[in-house]
Amino acid sequence: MNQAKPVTRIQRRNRETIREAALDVFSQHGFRGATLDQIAQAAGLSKPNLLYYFPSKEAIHGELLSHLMTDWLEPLRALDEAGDPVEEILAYALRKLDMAQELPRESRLFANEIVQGAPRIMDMITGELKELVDEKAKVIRAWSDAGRLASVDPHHLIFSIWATTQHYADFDIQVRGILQTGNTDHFDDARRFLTHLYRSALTPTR
Amino acid sequence: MNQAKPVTRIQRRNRETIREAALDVFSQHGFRGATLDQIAQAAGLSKPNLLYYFPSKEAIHGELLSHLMTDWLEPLRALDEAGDPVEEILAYALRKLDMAQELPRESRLFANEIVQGAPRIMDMITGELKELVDEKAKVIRAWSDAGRLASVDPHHLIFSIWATTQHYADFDIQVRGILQTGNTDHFDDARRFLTHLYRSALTPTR
DNA sequence: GTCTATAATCAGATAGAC
DNA sequence: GTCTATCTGATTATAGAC
Repeated sequence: MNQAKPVTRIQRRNRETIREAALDVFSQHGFRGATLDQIAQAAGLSKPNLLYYFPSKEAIHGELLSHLMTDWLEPLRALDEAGDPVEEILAYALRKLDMAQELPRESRLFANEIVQGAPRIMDMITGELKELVDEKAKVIRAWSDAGRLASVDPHHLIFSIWATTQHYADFDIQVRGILQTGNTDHFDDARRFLTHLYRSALTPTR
Repeated sequence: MNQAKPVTRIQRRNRETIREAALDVFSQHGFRGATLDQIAQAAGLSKPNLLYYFPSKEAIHGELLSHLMTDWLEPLRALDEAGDPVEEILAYALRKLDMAQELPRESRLFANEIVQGAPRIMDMITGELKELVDEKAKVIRAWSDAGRLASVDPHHLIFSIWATTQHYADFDIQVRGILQTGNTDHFDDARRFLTHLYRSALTPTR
């Protein structure tokens, strides 16, 4: 069995090294803009060796995308019908902001894919993602109907949370260029701003 | 003089045809993903003829980007210190949303560039754009200090307006995939949502 | 001004030695 | 498992006829 599938430590480590390098390169240049030469160099391997571990450029990219999805949807999945409406949505937004700060490459990998028409993940969007969003939209609408949340369009609320949080990863270079902050201080300001924005808009008025 | 620079009607028309075609292709595939073949076909010209009007692929792309900037900053320039604070910012956000609806290709061209690290427009961001944003941020801060606007971080307010509006152009494929609306009905819902969001967050409480 | 043909380069993938 | 060398196709750009 070990002979048939000799998944050694070295193999695991090399595949992981390649994934790391590929995430760097794909997230910065997009699928078409990335080259195997760049990925090989970032991984410290030769180009043919890359293709010993993965059958093709597309295979590396595809693996990154599918691995991404699980983590990516987790915060929305965590939105709890039993919790306090305003606090649940606020926690969701701040969790997404944390992810933009901690996993900016993953966000950009996704953004590159969507901006260019989602050629490789359209199924996931109209399937798994839509299903989850529609389910949570119902929860939000029920909260509004019960007067526990201001009346807002649930889908557009979710879109706005995605937009405002992922912006700090996807448009990071622009944010830094304008704020001129070398490090990541501005995430604290972003947290404060988004907290105010969504608390104001979501707290029921009566 | 006409001999030296014979900018005929045909020349103008062809250059414009090429810009149109290039905007289609670049905005959908990014700089690296776009090919001259695609642009030539979209323009109904041969590839060498394309390069008769523009010296290189990069020249076409560069012209699109620089043309874009003027229009792109106009709405923020229009933010009027003399107007009503909440209404001015609301009008700005809705104007940006209109642009996302009417000029989605321009938005995606810009998004592609920024997500990939703004290799060709970093100067503009740290220069012209930062200058304008800082200027308007001062106006917004003054409004807050005068108690005519809720106290918010002006820069992050502007970022959030960019994010929430451009999202409908840049992530259009995802928005449609989730809402399953064939046409553009959802922009009316977006307008209502953003109006509520920013009116709630910006109206001073006392 | 526009085209066909082609040069020059780059990038994904494979062959085969070690 | 890893490498050097190489194949193949795609892509930017140019040459030169018309």
